[in-house]
Amino acid sequence: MPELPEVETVRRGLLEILDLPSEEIVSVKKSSKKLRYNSTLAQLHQVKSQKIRAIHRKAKYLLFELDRHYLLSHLGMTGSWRIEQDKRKHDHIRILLKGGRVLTYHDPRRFGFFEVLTKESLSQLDRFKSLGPDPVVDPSFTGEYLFNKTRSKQTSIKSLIMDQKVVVGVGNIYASEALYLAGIHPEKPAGRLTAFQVERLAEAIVEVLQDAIDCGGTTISDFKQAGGSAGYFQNFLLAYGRDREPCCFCGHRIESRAIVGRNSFWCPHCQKL
DNA sequence: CCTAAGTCCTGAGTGC
DNA sequence: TGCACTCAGGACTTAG
Repeated sequence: MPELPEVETVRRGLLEILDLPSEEIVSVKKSSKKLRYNSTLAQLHQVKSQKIRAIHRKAKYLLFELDRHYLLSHLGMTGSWRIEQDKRKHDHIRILLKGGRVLTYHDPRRFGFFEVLTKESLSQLDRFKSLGPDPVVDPSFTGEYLFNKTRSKQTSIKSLIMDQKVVVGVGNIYASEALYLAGIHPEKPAGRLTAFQVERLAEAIVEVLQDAIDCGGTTISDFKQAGGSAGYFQNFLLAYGRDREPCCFCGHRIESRAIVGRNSFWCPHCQKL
């Protein structure tokens, strides 16, 4: 489930639980199952006795800043970080902390990953080079910026705003929500939107992501905050998951269909193609 | 049998 | 023919 608000929620939860900047790593252990990418045991060994100085979020990535390294974590579809004493099935990374607590990465589908990076390698990381602006952090994410990105694009606007090279943090849930708020059909070819429509969309993206952060994220099936509680933005979703329910603006029934492989929800009256 | 919060890779198609 | 680029679809995986 982790889109930008969920990753930010995990980050804030960890900041509350952990004693930064003096939380010391005793050792890092991994399960035998492979994540999407894998650090070697030697790399994991390198971070031993370093302290966790800060936790950053870059797009949907979590970045633990240590004394001499970074730990880069992506949550994939089902990843989560908890302070967890008991071992559970699908726990893949266990960071033992001085004092006995265990920072644990749990991920049933294993689409996420966990990597040890040197501080020097971070700036040259290909994964970060092509990322677009962050709607809740970067003032450069504006309607004008997004409008320029849509020009001469044939692809659907939903697909475009889920492209992390264009704008980071928007996944399948918040894409439907933002398009619904902006009154734009998800299949509308991006290049055919007006500047006014794209302005509304950029505003809707910022609003929906910020509101979801304020709610501690969206819990659909198994997302949990670092402290173990569920988010509650799912109670405020207006389009996603509301197939055949009445539109809260006009009362027409919400439609749903897969667009570019992902299920999408929209009001056929408010969001014309 | 179907579906699911995200990337990454491949291959088809287009235009220069 | 070939190169650069855009775009769609599949693969990865487990649980319900």
